[in-house]
Amino acid sequence: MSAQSALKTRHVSDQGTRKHDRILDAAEQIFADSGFDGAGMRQIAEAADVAQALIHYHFETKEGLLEAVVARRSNQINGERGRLLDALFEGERRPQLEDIIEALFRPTISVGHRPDQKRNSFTRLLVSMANSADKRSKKLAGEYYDGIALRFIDAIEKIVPGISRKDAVWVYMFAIGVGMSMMAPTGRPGRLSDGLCDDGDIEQMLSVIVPFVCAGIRGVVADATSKLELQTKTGRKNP
Amino acid sequence: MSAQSALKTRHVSDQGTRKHDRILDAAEQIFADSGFDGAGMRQIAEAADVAQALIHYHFETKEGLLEAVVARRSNQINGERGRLLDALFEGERRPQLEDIIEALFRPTISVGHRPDQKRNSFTRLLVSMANSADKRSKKLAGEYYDGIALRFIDAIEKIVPGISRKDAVWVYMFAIGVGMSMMAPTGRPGRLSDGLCDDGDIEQMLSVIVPFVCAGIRGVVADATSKLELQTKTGRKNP
DNA sequence: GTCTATAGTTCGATAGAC
DNA sequence: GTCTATCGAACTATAGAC
Repeated sequence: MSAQSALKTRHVSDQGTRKHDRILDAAEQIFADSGFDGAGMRQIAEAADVAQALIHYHFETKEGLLEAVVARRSNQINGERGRLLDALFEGERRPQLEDIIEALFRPTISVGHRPDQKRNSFTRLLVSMANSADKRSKKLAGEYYDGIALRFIDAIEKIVPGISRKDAVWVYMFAIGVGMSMMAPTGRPGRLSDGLCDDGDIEQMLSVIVPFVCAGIRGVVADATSKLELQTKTGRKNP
Repeated sequence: MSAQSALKTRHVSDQGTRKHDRILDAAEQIFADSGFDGAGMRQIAEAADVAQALIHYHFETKEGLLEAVVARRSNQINGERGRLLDALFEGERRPQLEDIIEALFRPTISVGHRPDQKRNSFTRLLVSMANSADKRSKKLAGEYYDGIALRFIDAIEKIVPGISRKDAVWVYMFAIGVGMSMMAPTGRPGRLSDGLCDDGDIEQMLSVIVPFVCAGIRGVVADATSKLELQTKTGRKNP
């Protein structure tokens, strides 16, 4: 784009694209703070310092704006996740479960991270959408996250000996649930621990979350195996 | 209150209380479906079959209505959680970690459960509020859930040998995070597993979640212990 | 691409009768 | 306690000039 702005006559989209992106930035933050329904187009326009009508020119509707916000970061994040996963499996050594869980969580918090915030806005937006039951959130979750989710489920199935497909899906869901508790900077851990826990410190959280999730996964397998053995011994088919 | 309705002349609040509760029921469901900002007072009034003004008479503002909705069920749920926790510790035998985690989760899904729904409305409302960063949700979470949370953290600390206070708080937060993934009936597990997993089947979910969380907790302790030993051996104070 | 101005709707809340 | 009627503000979206 600096090549284009070198031609003085064509000032195509230097100013223009900046406004387009300013809108996305403002929307990301305000959607994250207030949720979809709580956010106002006027408010977003003011934060982006553009006319309200310009948002509709670029994104048509409020819903279109949300989708653009989600698409932009999701593609960054899930691209990075995919690359990390590929890298883990391309060597001759089998990756550890810990590496896979780390690859699951880290890109979400590192992509677009600004050190002046506890958490990037998009992370907070993701959390507020993730557990929503409305159709809008469901559609976006399916569209942008199901693909990569299946890749991680496959990876878990491949790396964890004896895990069933069903349990692999369950533990993936639980891992995401744990991740959510990390990504929403509610301040609650600090409050409940009299300051011992700091949910602004991502590295501290990751160093506890990864062992928790990995042990949880292995524990589910151990539990299923022991139940299966018990079943076989007693000869019952269904407990 | 049945003592009062026995006096025939005072018909204080039999019809009246029914409308009051119809409003709470309708609000609970609509808040759960649409979130606070997505829900409309008109919509709630219509669902409860009362005039919109009556809601303001009973609860003043929309925010007051939300608080009343939360207060009603939270007191039921956390009362039941407290009783289960007490019962576990009053015998001479020490409870298992599994019992504590079960006491943590089950009341939330069983209180107010109607068999015709996948999940009761309040559970869904809780999920949508739990990870919200807005002040309203923070205030309610602190007011109605911090007390019982501390009791569960204490219980974990007492039952799990070698766990630090800090880790006890972290794993409590993670457990809640996992619980959220169970309580929001998004349909995603079914989609990702081609129907193997059914997030409408609470018992199936609980039978995987409890081992996951308990193993996760024990894994965090094992990890912390091994790091501590490594530290002591190499003589470093901070890694 | 970007703006101003505004149409048309819906919102939360209140006044006042019964 | 419960209703009808309505106020004023905020909302999303669009028309049309530049």
